[in-house]
Amino acid sequence: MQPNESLHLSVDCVLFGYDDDGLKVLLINQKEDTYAHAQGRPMSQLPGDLILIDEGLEAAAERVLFELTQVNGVYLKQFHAYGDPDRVKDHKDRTWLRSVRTLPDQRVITVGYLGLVSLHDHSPQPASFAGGVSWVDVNEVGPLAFDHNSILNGAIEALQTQLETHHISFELLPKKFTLSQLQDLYETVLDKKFDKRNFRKNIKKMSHVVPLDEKQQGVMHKPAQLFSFNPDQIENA
Amino acid sequence: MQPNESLHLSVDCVLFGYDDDGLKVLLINQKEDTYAHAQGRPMSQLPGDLILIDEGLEAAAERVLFELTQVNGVYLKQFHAYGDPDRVKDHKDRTWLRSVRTLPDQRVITVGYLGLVSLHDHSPQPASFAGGVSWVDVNEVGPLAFDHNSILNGAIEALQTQLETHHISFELLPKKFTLSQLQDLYETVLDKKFDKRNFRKNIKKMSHVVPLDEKQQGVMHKPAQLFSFNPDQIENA
DNA sequence: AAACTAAGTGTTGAAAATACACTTTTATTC
DNA sequence: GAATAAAAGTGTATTTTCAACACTTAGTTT
Repeated sequence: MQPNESLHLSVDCVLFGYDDDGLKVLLINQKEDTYAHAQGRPMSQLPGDLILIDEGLEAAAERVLFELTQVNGVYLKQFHAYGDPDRVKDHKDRTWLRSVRTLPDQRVITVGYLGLVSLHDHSPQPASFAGGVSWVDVNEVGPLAFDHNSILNGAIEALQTQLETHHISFELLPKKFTLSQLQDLYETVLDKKFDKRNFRKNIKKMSHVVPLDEKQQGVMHKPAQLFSFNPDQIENA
Repeated sequence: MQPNESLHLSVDCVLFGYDDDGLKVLLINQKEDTYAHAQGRPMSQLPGDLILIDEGLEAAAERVLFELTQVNGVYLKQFHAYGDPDRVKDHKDRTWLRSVRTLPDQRVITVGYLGLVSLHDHSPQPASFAGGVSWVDVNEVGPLAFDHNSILNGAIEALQTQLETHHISFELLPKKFTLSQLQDLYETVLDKKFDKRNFRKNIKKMSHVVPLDEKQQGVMHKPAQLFSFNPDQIENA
């Protein structure tokens, strides 16, 4: 039984952002000039990096997300660890790794963290050394570096089950929201339709969704009542 | 941004075994003579060890479980990664680590795997270098080494949710079983009681639980019909 | 043959989920 | 300022699921 002599551990963050236009995931673009090779353009990938030697996993996820995208103070939750020995060995990924890692050939196990924000509340900024950050609709994500497409799929599944079992929808919405926005969120994430009246009946049973004395403004139709979440009275599911 | 220079990764297996006597977890006892120090007796712990440098996580879990307990070919599923920087730094654990590791002071992140067996089908045997293996009722587990009590609790939670959402009960039962055994299993794992008639109504809706042309034998009461699982027709939940 | 033990079986009422269509309020246009 | 457009908001009837509940049956033991 020989020990793992040198093996690296990273965190990858799947940050979901939501607005009326749909569910987005935050990707970073590998910088062009780190990719001075023949075939193909730089790829997109999830924000992730190696953890520090004395850093907890969740702290690492927070730090890495902040360093790469300037996004801060968001809901983050571990969902799965990915450890295929060859997950960073694909030819397409090695050129990039050589440009950013001191030991580009080392095996890397990664722990996936799922993050949630309302798109209105955060404006990600790329780190100086990254090529750029962008919100991409989850249905329009192309091929990503490494095994990041699998990681993204794992995160989507985790998001769907958590939306149904825990009360996390408010992490994806602005502080004040309408019931139609809430319904659209559920329909988008779970990819199914709900009946408006039945949906509202269910919401009214949830004591942590509270109506405000305030209405939508500047819309060219009947303005909707605004609601907010009261996190103090989230009943356990 | 400094890389993690030397950091270790392990897997820990929480192997649940079930029989009419309840739900057990397989623990290994640290060998007495590796523990030649003053305060206290050797502790129990979950079977776990470092992964090899070119080994997948699930393969590592299978190998480690087999090496430490001779248990083989069982359902194993990842449930959580534990990465507190101090999780192997407690005084009570360091003496033992010094006796078995070449680098006892290294930080170790571990990935928890949950395993399920029917107690009748497997007879764990300790590895030569282990102190012994034993099935311990999940309600009678004392203090374990490292953070293994948290890991065990995480595994119990994962087992409970999976029992309700996926069809995994057959992993814990013998190939032929009675409906009372199945109900006892649900009651034990979920720690609540079910009504016999309602429970059986629900089971009869599950096409993958199939009655056999066979009855229980050697019991001093009305013999129960035996059932088995047909894994081919597990409808998706 | 009597006693013991767990297996096996149906019905009823309550609660939850589903299906379904029109009226209201505001902003815009003519 | 009347007509139009656009999404908000609201109730009921039906079906399905869940929950509560007690006696009879088959085999073993004494």
